[in-house]
This record gives sequence, C-alpha cells and structure tokens, in this order.
Amino acid sequence: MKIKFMPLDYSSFDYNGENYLRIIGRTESGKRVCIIDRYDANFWAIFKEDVPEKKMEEIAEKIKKLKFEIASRATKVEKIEIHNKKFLGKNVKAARIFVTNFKDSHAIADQMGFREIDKRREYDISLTTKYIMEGGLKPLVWYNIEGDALGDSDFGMSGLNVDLSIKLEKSEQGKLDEFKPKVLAFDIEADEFELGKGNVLMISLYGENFKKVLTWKKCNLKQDYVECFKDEREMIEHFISYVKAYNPDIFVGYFSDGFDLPYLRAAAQKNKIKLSIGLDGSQPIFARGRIPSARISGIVHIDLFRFIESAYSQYLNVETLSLNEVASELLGEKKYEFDFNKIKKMKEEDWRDFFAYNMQDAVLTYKLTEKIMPDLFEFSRIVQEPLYEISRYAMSQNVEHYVLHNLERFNEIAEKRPLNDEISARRQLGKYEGAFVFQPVPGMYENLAFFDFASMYASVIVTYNLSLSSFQEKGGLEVDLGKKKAHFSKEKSFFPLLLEEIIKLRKKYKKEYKENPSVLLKARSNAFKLIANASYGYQGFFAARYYCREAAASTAALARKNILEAMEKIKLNGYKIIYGDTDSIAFLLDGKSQSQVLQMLKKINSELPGIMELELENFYKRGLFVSKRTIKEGAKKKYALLDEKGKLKIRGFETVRRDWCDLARDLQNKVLKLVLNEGNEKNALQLVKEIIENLKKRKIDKEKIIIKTQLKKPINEYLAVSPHVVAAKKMDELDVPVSQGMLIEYYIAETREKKPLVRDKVKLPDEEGEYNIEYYLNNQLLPAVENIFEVFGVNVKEIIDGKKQMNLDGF
DNA sequence: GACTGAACTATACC
DNA sequence: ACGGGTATAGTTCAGTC
Repeated sequence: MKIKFMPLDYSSFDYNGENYLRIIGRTESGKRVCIIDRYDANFWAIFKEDVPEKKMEEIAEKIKKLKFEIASRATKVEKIEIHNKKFLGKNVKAARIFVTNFKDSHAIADQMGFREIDKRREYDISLTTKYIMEGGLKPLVWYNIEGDALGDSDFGMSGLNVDLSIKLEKSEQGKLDEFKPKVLAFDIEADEFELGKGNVLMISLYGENFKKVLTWKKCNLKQDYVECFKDEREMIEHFISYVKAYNPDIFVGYFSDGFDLPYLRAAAQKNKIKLSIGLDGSQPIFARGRIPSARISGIVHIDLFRFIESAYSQYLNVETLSLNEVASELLGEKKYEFDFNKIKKMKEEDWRDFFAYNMQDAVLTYKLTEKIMPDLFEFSRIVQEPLYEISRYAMSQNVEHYVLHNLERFNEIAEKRPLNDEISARRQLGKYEGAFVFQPVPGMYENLAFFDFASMYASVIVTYNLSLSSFQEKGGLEVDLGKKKAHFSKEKSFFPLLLEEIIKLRKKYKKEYKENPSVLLKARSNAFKLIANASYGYQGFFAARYYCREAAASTAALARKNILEAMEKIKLNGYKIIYGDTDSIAFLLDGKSQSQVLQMLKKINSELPGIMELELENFYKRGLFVSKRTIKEGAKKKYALLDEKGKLKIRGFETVRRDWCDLARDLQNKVLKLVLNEGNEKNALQLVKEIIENLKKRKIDKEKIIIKTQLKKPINEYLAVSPHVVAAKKMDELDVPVSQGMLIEYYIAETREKKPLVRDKVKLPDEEGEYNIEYYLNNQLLPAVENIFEVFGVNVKEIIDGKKQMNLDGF
C-alpha cells in the first residue's frame, strides 16, 4: 500500500536479534501511522596506511569468524565490505563491519585487536542517528511510502495505539508542505515541591478544542473546565485516558522533564498505578542527565523550557527563563497570580483561583509551543535529528549532529566521541588567548559609527580553513599563537566547507525572508545563524568529536588580526577609534559625512580576505564611556549609545544587570537617558538628588530595593558565605523550597548593632524591617551613577555629602 | 580591630 | 559535560600590623 507520511517519533527495537526502527507519524489525512524499517547495523574499521589489500581481505575473513557472547545474545559479524573512504580528510581503506545487533557493535569493536587496524569508528553514534545518516527517513519531511500493512502482533508489537502499521519497502521524499501536529500542553500543581513528598493536587490539559483541569480537591465550583475526582489515583487514571483520547503528536510541558513528569510518576507509583501514557501503553522512561529526560513511547514529549534554554533564549530579552517571563516576552501574556503560602489553608475561592492558575500555565505552554514550533521544526529538519532530541540538545550537539548527517557527502567516516580521560586531558590544557577588546577613554562622544564583522568567527573559520581535519604539523597556513604556531592545509576541509554552506544558506533565507516574510523563513534563517555562531565554540569544546584547540585558538588569533587591521585602516582614513570588542569597531565621524564612512567601508571590504565582511551596525548621535571603579581608566564592555531615532543602547551598566536592585537600575537608566539626550548632566544630577532625598526619607517602595541573585550551586558547596547564600539559608529554615538555579531575593536592612558584614543585614522580602539607608546609598545608588557624573567632572558623592553638611548646618 | 590583597562569586559582552 | 574567552565589580576571607 501507498501513503503520504511524516515521521515524528523515532525509537528502535530488536526483533529476532536484529535492529528495527519504529517511526510514528501522521499521514496527510491525519491518520496516525507506525512505520517499521530495518536497520543494518554497522561500524567501521580503518586500516593502517600500508596494509596490502590482500591482507585486508584476510583480516576481513578472520573478523567474520570471530565469535562473541555478549549479554547472552548470539551476535556475529554478518557481512564485511571494504571501501575507499576518507577520515579527517585523508584517504583511507576501511572495512564496513555489519553486525547482527547494533547494541553489540561497541563491544565487538573493542574485541577486534588486529595490528593492521588503526581505528574503529561510528559504534558510538546512536542507532537512530546512524539510521538517518545512512539514508533512513528524515524527521518532519513528507514521504511517499510503499510497504505492506502489518498485523497487530507482527514484529512483537502489541496494543500499539495507531491507525495503521506498515513495513517500509520504498520511500521517496515528497514536497515540503505544511504540517500541523496535534499538540497537548499540560501542567501540574502539587502541595510539596520535593519529588514524591506531596500529592498532585491538579493537572491541567490544553489543546485544540480541549481544556481541562483534573482535580480531587474542592469540587462544587462553577468552572466548566474543572473536573473532580474521588482521589489522586482516580485523577491520574483519568489524566491517562484523556491523553490517550486526545491522541497528541506532541505532549508539551514547561520544565516537565524536571518536575511535572517525574512528580506524576512518583504519584502514580505511590497509588500503585501505571502512568501508561505511551502509545504502546508504556510508562515514560527517564534517562539520566543534568536534567532527566522523559521519553514517552510514540509521542514526542517536549519540555519547552529545555529548547528555550539551549537554543531559543538568545532571542529573548528576559532575566530568567521562567514561564511567566518568557510568556510575557513572547506572547504578551502573564501567568495568573496565586499565593502559594495559602496552600495549607485553602478557602473555596482560593481553590477556584488555583484551578484557573493551573489552567493558565497549560494555556501559556500551548501558546508558546505554537509560537516556537516553526523554530523547533526547522532545527529538526536542518540538523536532521528527531524533535525529541532537538528539543533537548545543547548547541554543541546540534552542531555535531549537523556535521554527522552531512559527512556522507564528503565520504567521511565520523570521528569518535572523546572518552572521559581524553576529556579531562583536554580540559587541563586551560585557556587560550581570546578576543581583543579596545580600552576606551572615558567621555561623552558625539556622532559615532559602529562597524561589525558579519558572523566573524564563522567567517574566519571558513576563510582560513581552520578545523581538525585541516590541522597539520607544518606547511600550509601558519598561525602565530604566541608560544606556538599552528598550521592548516590550504585544501578546503569538510568542516569549513559545511560552515560556508551554512553561512550561504543563512544569507539566502534571510534575503528571501526580507522579500517575502514568513515565520518559516525566519525560523530557518535563524536556525542556520545559530548553528554558524556555535561552530567556533564547538571546535573549542572539550567534549566535541571534532575538537581542535589549535583551530579554536587560531580562529581567535585571526579574528584579532582582522579587527586590528581594520582599525588601522579606519585610522589611516582620518577617524579616531573610540571602542571595539571582538568583532565591532566604534569611531568618531569628526565632521565627515555618513556617505564618506560608507565609502570607506566599501573600500575596506574589497580588501578583506575570503568571506570576511565588515558591516555598518549603526550611526549614533552620542555615546558615553565611563571609567572603572577601581582604577582611573576606561572600562571595557560598559557603554551607552543614543541612535538617530532616539533609541538607547545600553551595555554592561548596572541597568542591565539583574543582581542590582531596581532602585539603582532605574535611576541609572534615567540618568543615562537624560545625559545622552541633553548632552549634559544638569537635570540628571537634580534627579539623583531627589531620589536620594526619597531614600533618606524612607519613601522608597520595598519592591524597588529587593536584590535578586542566582544560587548557582547547592547551599553547602559555597566557600564564601555571601548575602544571597544567607538569604537562601533563611528560606531553607522557613521550609521554603530552595534549589540550585533559583533567583534568591532579599534586601539589606537596618540592624540594631553595627555589624561590618553585609550578610549580617540580610532580610527576606517578607521579613519585617527597614531598609538600610547607608547601604542603598553607598552600595547601590552612588556606585550606579558616580562614574557617569565623573565624565562631566562632577563628584556626586561630594555634592551629596556637602548637601548633608548644609542640611545639618541649617538645624 | 582596622586594613589590604586574594579568593570567591555573579553577571555581562561578543 | 553537554560552545569559547574577556571583563567588571561586589563581598568575604585570611593574613598583616
């Protein structure tokens, strides 16, 4: 039979000791289909350089005869083919070793100790990835499929909840038409945060024409979407049947890997029921990791938080990745408010609010999924990994899988993943010299231009062919790394070639998007951009297959060379350089016209090597650079600019730092705005005086003096007990859940005795007390504005102190 | 006990 | 363990007198 099919969920299984893929997806008409496809498990053995072909054949025969007893499976080498391949750009002879079961390939590879075999590769790649690499069905692409329909129990399947199962015979890629998956969002609320400690109070589900809160608490309320059950157990049972009935392609939560699903599992276990939401009736399976990953058989479980954290967050202007902040930023919608302190003594109307709160979380998660789905899908298509994986990969893994899935075009065998001792050896090498940052002279400047290099590090890698497979002992391009020199071949290697393609595709889709905007084109262009930008970090990342410290160090070195040369050229054209960081250059127009600047840019570009490209970032009316607090010299990475449209661009200042209180941040922001707009400090100074007056009169709202600092490790691992650690300890004592990664909130209060340390004055936001005027003046307000006024020759501290003196005199 | 530099820590920039 | 290095700055800690 023939169908049109789109693959969504991938898993593999053994049947009669052999490997099969079970791919769940949809047909055009919305039917849910399971495709079974055979995978011929294999890995590579690369021969040493001078092994004669006859010897290779002999070894192949010997390998075929090897017997293995692994995990009580009778595994053998099924077939061996000898191929001309490439490994890291070099021609090699390699034996492709087909084995009965892929699970045994690592063990078999380990037991093949032939002198003539140099390397064994590709036994450490996941089966699904290997399958896709070797021409299997790619995720999220329409296929025209031919094959035989399967019965319910074929291939040992049983009770799989699909409309149709097919054993794949022929497949052909179809057109890239639209596809709208069935999405079901969920969220739970519990009375304790710790896993398994408390009860699941309610579960919200939200999908197309589907809106429900399931609970076993207060049930006589007029909320049509709330459904009440006898107890926790009955609620969970109905949760399972609702999920089954809705039959989602994508089941999505926000931090559901780390909280909702583990909690539900624990609750189900406690109630002695199975959380059988999988298509085959199985429970979610949890894989270990920094955050556990919850896989649901046949359904793509996406934890939106994880995708946002790894790939999407750089588009967001948020201080935390909480559902509330992310939803506000992307949807303009907020979570509902609910005071969790009430949870132990709830009134009827509190329950009503709580249900609504729970519902809203699922609604926001659903809407966010709709918003982010194009990006998720494009990542999956471009990297060619399934949604489940893509939504959890770190950027390094995205880059790595992009490379793996494109190796075949270069006839390349994949490099192995480094082992633990290799990783630690790489880490011990320490840092290499990175970017150049120009030290600015503090001051207020008028009429500036900003240039920056387009995707600088990626274009350096491409232009100079910097990669593991082009790295060589001598000859070729020599890069000066200070103590050492690195050499790279001139012959273009696959990593830079792939990156060049990525950059070109990015440009192509960006252009198409500008001509004909669509969410799809934007997502595609963004995905290519992110992968390009992560490629430099990837080559310097100690756990990468294609790690090459020399390539990373050379990329940084050649980026430095290029920016310094560009600065020299700009200087030679008669401009004064004000600032620059890594790939950007700021300089004064100094009476010259914008078109003169653009002409110079054109000239510089014509002289740049390879695909290096300098672009105009913007022209600015004014720019402010301040000095460091400690030494009297210009501070790097700290400036404020005012563009021609009156828009402010602030970098590095306390205004943009979340660990400063709003009082100081707001004041600094306003001061910068006034100073840049007016060109002098007069009105700003007046404002500072007013705010300080208010501070001293205790007129400042409490929320404005709250300091938020992230707890980056468990409380007891801190060597220095800083204010936020004290606050965290206080919370812990009050049984408020404290965990690694949380933003700890506190304020600095007046104390009876004079204590020297800040941490002795820490109070939690709810704690009674008065803010410490001296602290907020000397440690928050003044430090935030002092450097700005210093640029105008004004010493704020003296003025404030002087004023105080006058006031006292007045008495 | 006051002072000082080093260490620890968080966060930003690109 | 789940890109990289560069940079500022607050607070505590440990040693000195």
